[in-house]
Amino acid sequence: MSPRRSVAEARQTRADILACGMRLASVEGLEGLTIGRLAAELGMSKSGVLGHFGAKEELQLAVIDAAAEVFAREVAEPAGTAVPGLRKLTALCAAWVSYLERRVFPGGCFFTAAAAEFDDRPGRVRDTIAGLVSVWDRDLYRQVRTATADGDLPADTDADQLVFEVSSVMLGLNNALQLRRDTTAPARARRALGRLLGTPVLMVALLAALCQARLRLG
Amino acid sequence: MSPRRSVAEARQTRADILACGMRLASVEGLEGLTIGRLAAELGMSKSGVLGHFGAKEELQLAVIDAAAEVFAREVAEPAGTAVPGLRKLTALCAAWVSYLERRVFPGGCFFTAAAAEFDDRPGRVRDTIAGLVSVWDRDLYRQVRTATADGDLPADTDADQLVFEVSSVMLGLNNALQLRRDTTAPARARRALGRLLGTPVLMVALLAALCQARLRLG
DNA sequence: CCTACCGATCGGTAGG
DNA sequence: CCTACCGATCGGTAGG
Repeated sequence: MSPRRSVAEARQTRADILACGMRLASVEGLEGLTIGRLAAELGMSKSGVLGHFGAKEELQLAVIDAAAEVFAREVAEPAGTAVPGLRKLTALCAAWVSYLERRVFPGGCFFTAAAAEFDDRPGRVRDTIAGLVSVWDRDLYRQVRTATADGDLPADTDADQLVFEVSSVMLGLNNALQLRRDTTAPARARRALGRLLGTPVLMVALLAALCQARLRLG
Repeated sequence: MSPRRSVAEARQTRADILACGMRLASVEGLEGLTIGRLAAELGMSKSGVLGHFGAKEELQLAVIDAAAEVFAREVAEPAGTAVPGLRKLTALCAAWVSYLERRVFPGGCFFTAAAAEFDDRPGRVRDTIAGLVSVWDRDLYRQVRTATADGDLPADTDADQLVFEVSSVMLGLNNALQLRRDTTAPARARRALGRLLGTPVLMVALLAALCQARLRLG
């Protein structure tokens, strides 16, 4: 309420702005995330919001960072305990499907939307999104290579090809959920992934259920 | 130059606006397609542009319609001569990959971008996009069913599943081309599609090349 | 973190 | 199809 606040209070305000910003941006886009709308939703003044970031682009980058932390918590972390290789690859895919199915962001996958919006606009926003996506792709790639070395995937597996196909399924799932509101899509995605990874569909579904349960409990 | 123009001139102006609007919207999005920017690019006044449509939403719908005609010309028409069933399905996929590879729209697939932008915003724009996508999906579905009845696809083929996976590959290809500027992606997409349709990769690539040649000639 | 501004641009209208 | 407007909103700044 007062102009002078403690460091802890300011940090909390910043976290509130980012939480609201992620929700807004996932629905309206990173450009549609305007300072005025954010301020109205938070009951703050525009300059109060902007003061935490200095400029809109910095706000956008901070929101992207916050969304990346959410994605890491929802996908990488649940799969973090799995053994590297096919097990971890399968766990990552299951957690990813679950993240999309549960609509962690109201507008669907934050990064798919952000990538589609900024893939034609050079700049720091585009570079940051592309960088994050490539880090996640590289992690998938590593697991595929390990699984191949372990003999859990065919020896002639083209790792880049498999990563491309797995990513495509995730994009297809997000699209079907968001545009067509197709609730059968998660099952289709699991089936497609099960075939790509040579894993029985039931195992993928089971792993997804386990991930959800773990998130609910812990 | 003058306020009074013939009907033919007015129609040409409208076509010019739509052509420019498709380019702009594929890069900046359907919301970033502003009347002022369009007017500046065309050397017209804002009210001169708006007069052809009445309101921004009508302009957006007209641009979507124009883009749908382009898509039909680029994908459905080249595959129009193929025999229904697996042949036509393969031809549709090949033309679709070619349409993405040639970057018919500077911002990548017009409808993937539009769907990602509007999938959370209820209204006529969203409904129109979803309707067009579902028409194209239904065409794919029909070809899969025919191919299955012909014995060109396994008898237990789940048509909805196959359409989901084919669409996913297209989304993956668009994403790889636009965000990662990955020029190897069309080959990966053809390979994935070849496996999904049980068609040798070379045949898909060949059909794509034929489609391109036909477009250049005719 | 606020009030009080700024110039620019938005979609749209009036009138010719 | 133009000029000349309108109120609303944009990102951002000054000053406290």
